[in-house]
Amino acid sequence: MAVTIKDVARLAGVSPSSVCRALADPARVRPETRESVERAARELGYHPNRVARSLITGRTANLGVVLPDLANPFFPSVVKSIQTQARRFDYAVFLSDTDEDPAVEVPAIRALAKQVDGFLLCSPRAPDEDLRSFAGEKPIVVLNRRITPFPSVTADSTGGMQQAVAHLHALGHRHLAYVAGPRTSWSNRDRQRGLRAATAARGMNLVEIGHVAPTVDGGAAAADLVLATPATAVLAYNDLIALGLIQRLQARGAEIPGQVSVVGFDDIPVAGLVGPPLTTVAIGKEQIGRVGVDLLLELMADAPARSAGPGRRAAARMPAAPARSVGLGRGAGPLPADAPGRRTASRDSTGTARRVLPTQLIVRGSTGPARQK
Amino acid sequence: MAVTIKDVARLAGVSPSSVCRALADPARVRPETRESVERAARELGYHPNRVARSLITGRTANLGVVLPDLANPFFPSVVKSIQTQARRFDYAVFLSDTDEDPAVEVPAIRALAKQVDGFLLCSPRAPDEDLRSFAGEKPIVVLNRRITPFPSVTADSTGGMQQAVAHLHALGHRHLAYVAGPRTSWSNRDRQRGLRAATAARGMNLVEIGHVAPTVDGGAAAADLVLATPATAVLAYNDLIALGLIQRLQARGAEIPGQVSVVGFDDIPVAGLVGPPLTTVAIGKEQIGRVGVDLLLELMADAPARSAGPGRRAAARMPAAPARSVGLGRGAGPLPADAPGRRTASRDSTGTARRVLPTQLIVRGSTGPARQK
DNA sequence: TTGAAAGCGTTACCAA
DNA sequence: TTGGTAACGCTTTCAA
Repeated sequence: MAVTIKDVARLAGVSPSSVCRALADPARVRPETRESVERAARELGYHPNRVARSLITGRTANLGVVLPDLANPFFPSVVKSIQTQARRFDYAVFLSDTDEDPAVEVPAIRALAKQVDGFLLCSPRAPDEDLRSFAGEKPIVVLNRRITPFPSVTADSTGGMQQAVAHLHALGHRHLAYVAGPRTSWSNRDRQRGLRAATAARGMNLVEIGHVAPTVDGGAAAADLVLATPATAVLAYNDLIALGLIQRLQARGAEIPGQVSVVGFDDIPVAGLVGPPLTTVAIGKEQIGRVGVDLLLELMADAPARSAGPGRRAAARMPAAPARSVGLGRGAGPLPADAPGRRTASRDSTGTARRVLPTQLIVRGSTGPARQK
Repeated sequence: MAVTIKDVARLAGVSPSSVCRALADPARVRPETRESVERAARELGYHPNRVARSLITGRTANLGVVLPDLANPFFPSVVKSIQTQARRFDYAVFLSDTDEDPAVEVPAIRALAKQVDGFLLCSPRAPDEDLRSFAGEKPIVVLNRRITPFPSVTADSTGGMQQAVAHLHALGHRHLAYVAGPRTSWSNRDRQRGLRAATAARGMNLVEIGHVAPTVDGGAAAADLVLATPATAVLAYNDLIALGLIQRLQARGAEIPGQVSVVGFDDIPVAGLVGPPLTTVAIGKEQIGRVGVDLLLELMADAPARSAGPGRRAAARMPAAPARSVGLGRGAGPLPADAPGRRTASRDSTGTARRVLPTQLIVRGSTGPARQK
C-alpha cells in the first residue's frame, strides 16, 4: 500500500489537515509543525496522490496532446517543445496519436477529457463541428488550424508561399506544380490558398496534384504525375512528400535541381541532410508548442478548474492554473526573451487569440534555375 | 459542471449504485433498469470519471512512457508502436521526455507514478540503483537496457555488430573506428561490447572515439577525429551520429563510401533518404514498443492493482488488468501473427522476462570497398 | 435485483 | 494555528 497523508499525520503527530497545509503552504503552519511534518514525509517517502487531489481541486495538472502521426518528424518537434514548456509549469502530458484517422480524434479527446485540464490539438483532422462539441467542456488550443471558437497557433503559410514563389520566379520558373496533402488537413488548404495567390499575382502557371498521404510514399506516388506536367518546379504540402518526390524523380532519371526544382514545407530536422538538401519553408516548430502551451495556460486561468458557470462555489474558491506571469516573470528557469517582432498576435472579433507565426524560406540545394525548354 | 453518476441516477429514477452496475456489468440488473439507465446516460452525455474510478479501483488505465529525446527519430517510432498497442487495450499514454538528462528521470517517474498502472522506460539514462528504487512500487518494463529486476526488451547488438563487421571485412576493411554515444547509455555499452568482440574475432583493428551526444551535431564533432585515424570505415552508435559524420566528412572532402565507409545503427526512417543512403543495423522499432507493452500488461496482471502484498483485501477483489490473452486471442482488432522465430524470448534465473529482438544489417550506399592505401 | 452507506486520498471549510 | 468534518465521483459491500 502506498503511503498516504494519514500515515504522515500519524507519524508527525498532527492531523491530516495540518500535513496538507504544511506541504502545500508552509507559511500557514507553525515552523515546528512544518518541520515535523516534513521530516515524517521524508522518512516515509510520502508523495501526494495527484489523482485524489484532482478529484477535489478539479485540477489534474495534466495536458492532453492529440496529433495525427508521430512518424511525421514535424510532430515530435512540436511535442518536444510542448513537453518542455509544460514541465516548466509542472504539467504532465498525455499523448494520443490518431494515425491520421479523423474518426479516432473525438473518442481520443473524450477518453482523456476527464484527466486533463486542457487540450492541445495539433493539426486535428476531424470536422469542425465535431471538435466544436468540446467547446464549453474543456479549454482547447488548436495548433496548425483555425476553428472558432478555439484559440489557435498557425504558421504564416501565405508569407511562406510568397517567399517560395518569389524564389522560384527569380530562378526563371514559370510553370509550377503543387502536391497536395490530406484533404482533411486545414494547413494543406491554407498552404494551397497561399500558393494560388502567390502564383496568380505573378501570372504563373500552377498545376495541382491530387491529395496524397503526407508521407514519403505519398510523395513518391505523385512524382510521375509531376513529370507529366509542364512544371519545372514542384512545391509539396510538406517535407516528407518533397522527400518522396525527390526519391522517385531521381529514380526516374530526373536531375534535381537541374531538371526539376523541389520545395518542401516545415523544415523537418532531416531536410538539410538529404541529397540534395531540401529547399523548404521553415516554421518555428518549437515556438508552436511553446506558444500553444502559453495560450492554453491563459485559457485555463480564465476558465475555472471545475468547469461551471461563473459564480459557482467551486469556481470561486478554486486556485486557478498558475498565472502565465508566474513562470514567465521569474519562474524556475530563465526564459529566453523573444526576438522582438518575431511573432504576430491578434484576436478575432470575439476576443479569441489567434497567433500566426512567421515562416522563413530556407534555400538549399533542391532548387535551381529553370531548365531551358 | 460535468454530468455525474448522480445526475444519471436521478434521471433514470434509480440509485447511483444501479447506474454503476448497469454500465459496468449489464447482466446484473433488470433489463428495464439497464435500458432506462442507458437512455439517461446517453441523453445526458454521461462519461464516467476515470480519475474518480481509479481512486477506488486502484487502476488508472494509464501507461507512463519515459524517454531521453523525442528529437531522435528512433523514439517516435517506438512511442508510436506503444501507443498503438496501448490503445488496443484501452490504455492512455503519458509521455515524458527527459532531454537526455539522467537527473530528470527519477522525478519524472515519481511525478507520474500515482497516475499510471505501469511504466515503459525507453533507454533510461539514470543509474541502476535509482531506477531500482521503484522496483516494488510499480510494474516497470525497460526498453533498450537491462536492469535487474525489471523485464526488458533489447535488440541483439552483438548479432548486429557481427553482421556489420562481416560486411566491412568482406569489403576489405581492416581498420575500423567506433563513435560512441552517451556514457549513460546502456545500449552504447552493449553495442560497443558487440563490436569489440566482432573485430577481435577477425583480428581487425578498432579505434574508439570518445562519447558524443547521440545527435547529428555529435557525429559532426567526431568526424575530424575519425579522419585522423587509420580507419577506412566508421561505425556510429546510432544513425544520427552517422548522419553527422557523413555531413562533416563530406564537408572535409572525403568521399563516402570511396574514402570512408559509414555504418549507422537503428535504421531510423530517413536513413534511406540521405545522400548517400545509410548502411545501418535495423532494429524492429515497432516490435520493441509492442513487445514492451505486452510484457507490461503481463506484469500488471500479476501485480495487484493496489500495490499491496498478496492477500490484502483490495488485492483480492480488484479486477486485474485485462489478461494478455483477452486482446490477443480475438480482441477488438485483428493482430498480425508474428513471423515464427522472429523473436527470442527468455527468462533469467529469477524468472524475469528478457526479450532480445533480432537485428538486421541493411546495406545501402554509405559502405563500399576499402580504399587502396 | 436494488438502495444505502462506506470509503478511496486529498483539500476546503469552519469552529475551536 | 489547528483539528474535525465534509466533499470530490466513483465502486463495492452489505442489507433489504
